[in-house]
Amino acid sequence: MVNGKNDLRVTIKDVAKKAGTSIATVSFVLSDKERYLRPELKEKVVQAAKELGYIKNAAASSLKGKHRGILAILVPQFGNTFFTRMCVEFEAVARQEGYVVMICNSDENPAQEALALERLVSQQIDGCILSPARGQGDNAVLLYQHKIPFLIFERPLGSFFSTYDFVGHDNFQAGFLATQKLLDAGHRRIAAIGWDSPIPNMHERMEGYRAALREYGVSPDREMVLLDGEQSEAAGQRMAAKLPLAEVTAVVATQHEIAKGMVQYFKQAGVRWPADISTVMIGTPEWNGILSPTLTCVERPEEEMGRVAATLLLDNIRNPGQDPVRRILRSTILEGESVREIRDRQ
Amino acid sequence: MVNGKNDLRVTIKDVAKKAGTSIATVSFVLSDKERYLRPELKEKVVQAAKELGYIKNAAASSLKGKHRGILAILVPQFGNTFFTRMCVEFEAVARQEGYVVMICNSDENPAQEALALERLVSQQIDGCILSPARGQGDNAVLLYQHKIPFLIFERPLGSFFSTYDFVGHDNFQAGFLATQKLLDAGHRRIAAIGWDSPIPNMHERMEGYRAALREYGVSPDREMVLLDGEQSEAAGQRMAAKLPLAEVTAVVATQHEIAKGMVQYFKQAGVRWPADISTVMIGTPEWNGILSPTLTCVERPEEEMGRVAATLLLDNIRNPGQDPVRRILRSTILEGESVREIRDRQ
DNA sequence: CTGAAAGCGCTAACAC
DNA sequence: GTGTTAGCGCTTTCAG
Repeated sequence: MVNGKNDLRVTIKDVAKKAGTSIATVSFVLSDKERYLRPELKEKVVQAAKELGYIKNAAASSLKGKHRGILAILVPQFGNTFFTRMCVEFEAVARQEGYVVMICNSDENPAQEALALERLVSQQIDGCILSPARGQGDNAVLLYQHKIPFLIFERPLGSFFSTYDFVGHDNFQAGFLATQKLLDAGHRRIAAIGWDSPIPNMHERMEGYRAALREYGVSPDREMVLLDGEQSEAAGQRMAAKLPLAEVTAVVATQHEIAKGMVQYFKQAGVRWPADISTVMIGTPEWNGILSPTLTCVERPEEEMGRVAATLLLDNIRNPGQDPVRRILRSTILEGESVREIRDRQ
Repeated sequence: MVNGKNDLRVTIKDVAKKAGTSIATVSFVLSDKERYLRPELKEKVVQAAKELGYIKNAAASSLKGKHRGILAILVPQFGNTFFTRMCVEFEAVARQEGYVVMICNSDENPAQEALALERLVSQQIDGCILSPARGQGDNAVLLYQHKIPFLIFERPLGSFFSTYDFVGHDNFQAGFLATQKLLDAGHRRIAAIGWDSPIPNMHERMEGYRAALREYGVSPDREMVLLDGEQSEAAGQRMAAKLPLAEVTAVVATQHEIAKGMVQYFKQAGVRWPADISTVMIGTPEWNGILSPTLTCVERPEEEMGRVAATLLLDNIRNPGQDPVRRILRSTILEGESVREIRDRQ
């Protein structure tokens, strides 16, 4: 069933014995430290290690100040494709750099977040990417206190920290861009639907929406913002159902799950897009490729965000004490078929 | 910026000093071991630990034979929603049980898989779920040798092992069910498209397809299997383009990415379903909810698979040396709108 | 050039 | 009841 070479825990001692040398030598050989040894001895050690199937105990070696080889990422919604993609990207970079990653889900729950962070600290991780759950406290303090390099992703921290490493995208610009796309097509009566969330991101998108309207000279009383306490398909359906189709020619969906619910409502209610209503959504979900007509999207540079975050964190681990970096990436329009050009019928 | 209580590494020694006791006492208190101590002393220790923000070093305690508190999962395609969901589910169970999880992606590459496994062993994980990459060798041997409890998920191991813990679903039945659905609707000329993969799962689905046809008395020369070397949307498009629509009234798409490609081709080529062709796919991707008409699916009990796998692994960690368990879950039909009832027009 | 030995933070005998 | 101490597997200083 298995070549029963050696199924007991093999340690550096065993390797030393087999190679007829000391554990110090083995340690030096196996960690490529500068030390002059007879190549022949070195060879012997390598051979012994291989034959015994020796694998270094990273936990033990971390006790003596070596790094652990573990990076962590803690997200608020592991199931949300945006964060899932981030995790995939992060894992890929970490793997390439020789790290293994721990992934935790706070489920938008600050208590879960605190618990996860405590466990991560306990595991002596080398660094952590954190996308905070909604809530007041700054659980990130734990990381700070324990001197664990960290980087905040996508959502800002509370007021405990004045500055910190951050990677995210420009929510205001995303909202602006989406709205501008519709304005450029001649729309003037544009609604926006979104999550009435405890984190600022969604409000910033709405601010972008408002700013675009203003810039195009649309009077503020033409603004129409619908919010829901939830971020879900159901919420999208609810808000879509409330859209006054007689008064509005377009709608900005500020998040992909909400957009999905909206589309579902449209289908079921027989609302056609862009014939009956034009729309732009923020986000680039998988399902858009199969929709017809497809939705025009505001596309965040997701892969880049992931890679930049990972790279920055790694840089911070290798060269501690640098000035905090703040990287806000910009989005672009991904053309779809959901925006109808209309004559000006203010 | 942060209450600068204590930003240096605090150990059990510091707690002992602050509480005016010995490290042994601290250790006992903090790990709820049975030892009679004056409640007052106990209280003091707890208090000191809290004030210092002490968090136990799990790496150090694992050196003395305690468990690490780490579970791992190694999947072949982290980006594939099927595996992503599995990871989400697994993390949730693990978290609830007090573990933190490491997630690794082998990217269908046996060498990456071996590397990841080595790193996981090095990290002294308590248990591992493995969904093997395609390939010959049984990298799982590493886990076996190091006596790390493991469970194989979704794909079988090679021949090194005769038996092991396994959780998966019945691929044959999935293929059978999909085909049967179409046969029951009166179809007799049914094609099947899929991944010509190095792992048996896909072939088993095709066997299910064949068996269903046979059971309904369809002659074997009416079988029509299209395979592609890849599992992707592009592959789905390629195969869909090759379907002889004049000869065939239905098609089984044996995997969700392939099904997506197929649908994309249909849209672009103006093939309507179920009017021009009926179809059933294996899998329940997100995008189906937004498609119209929706596809009828073979639904695997994904959440259950995840939970069962996690639970079994945990059980194995807590009670080692049990007989291997093999759990093959069954799928069901999730009704959609892509199967047209036809009169018999063999 | 190589080995002995101290010690990382923690647990669990084993004393007292 | 509580403290002392011997390691767990590893790194690294210090002798030789």
